[in-house]
Amino acid sequence: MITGNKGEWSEIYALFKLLGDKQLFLGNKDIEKLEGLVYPIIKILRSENNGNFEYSIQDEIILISGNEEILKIPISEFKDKALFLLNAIKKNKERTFSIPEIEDFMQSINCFSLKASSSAKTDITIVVHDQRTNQQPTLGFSIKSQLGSPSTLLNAGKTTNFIFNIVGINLTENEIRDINSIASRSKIMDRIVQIQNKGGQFVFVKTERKIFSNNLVLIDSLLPEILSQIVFDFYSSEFSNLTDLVNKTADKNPLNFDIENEHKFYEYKIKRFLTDVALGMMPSKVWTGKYDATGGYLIVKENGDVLCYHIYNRNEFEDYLLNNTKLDTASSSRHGFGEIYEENEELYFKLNLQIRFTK
DNA sequence: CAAAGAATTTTGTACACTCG
DNA sequence: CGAGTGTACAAAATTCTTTG
Repeated sequence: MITGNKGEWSEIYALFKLLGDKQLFLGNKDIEKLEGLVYPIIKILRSENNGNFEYSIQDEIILISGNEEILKIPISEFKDKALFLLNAIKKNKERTFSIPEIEDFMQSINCFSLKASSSAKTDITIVVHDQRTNQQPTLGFSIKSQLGSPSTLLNAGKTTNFIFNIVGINLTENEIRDINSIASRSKIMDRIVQIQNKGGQFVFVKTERKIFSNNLVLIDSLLPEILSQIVFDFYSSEFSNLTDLVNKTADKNPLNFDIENEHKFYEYKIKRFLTDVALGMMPSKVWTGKYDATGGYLIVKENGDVLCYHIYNRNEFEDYLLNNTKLDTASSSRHGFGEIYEENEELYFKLNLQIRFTK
């Protein structure tokens, strides 16, 4: 019995759907088809735990090779199964579930597991034909499904805490305890307001972990500062979308860039950051700047369309990332942030960065 | 003492509950 | 309903333990 969650089933769905469509559509910043630009698919590569398999498209037939024999399956079969699978995924309510009706077909085309083997980072690799350049690039993708709940782009952890120094006031033990025990709906926000009301100001010191901050500096030497501004704004304003937060920060221009000629410093740097996160940067691992084999995302939309974003089309990819992400508040108890604490006679406060896709 | 395997901890993801 | 929050489950990483 093969079981998986919506995201995992979506990977198989994407494979079927793409083979059925025979072409790959590009997405724009609003997750709609970018008209007038499609890539005909030449073949799709998928690694299973018992080897790699190739699905190449020849007219109305899919040729499956990998082990000794070569299988031929009509395209229409993939179309049918894709449709069935989409409905099955959509109507399911369980956390993990199986779809027995589709298992025989999966076996017959050499799909034995849902997740492509864990050693391979790419979920799926596609060779397309690019009419503009007359080349046949091989593109790796990881698959993001909108059939389940929105996933995170950057996960929270102790690693993604930003440490602020509270200056301008000295709070008594009692005051600290009172503020830390604020337990309202938006407790982090309310604690910040309280501190500010008493005259405290927040000055960014550093990120909690050195590796994260060095990774950021590698991308852009001012990123820790810029992100600290954005994180602080998130916790002290009603904005959460990255676009809004970046615009707000750009207006305030806390780093005093020369904005006379309207250079979009903040937007550019944040896009860089998002791209690196999307393509392999992890807060807890030393980042070399080398993108992993997945050069982009395939998005499985609610209506079943599959759109692609790839570093190969950098501008669309960046716009998509900036326009479809927001900050959100992770569990403060789990990651240890949002409380005033004292160290060397000084007061500090941690805020956490987590980035999630909007839906 | 190194390699392999087992156990434990950490990190990543999905989702359900709650409250305005 | 949607944002905020905690938590369940899963995978990965790390540490500990055993064995040849």
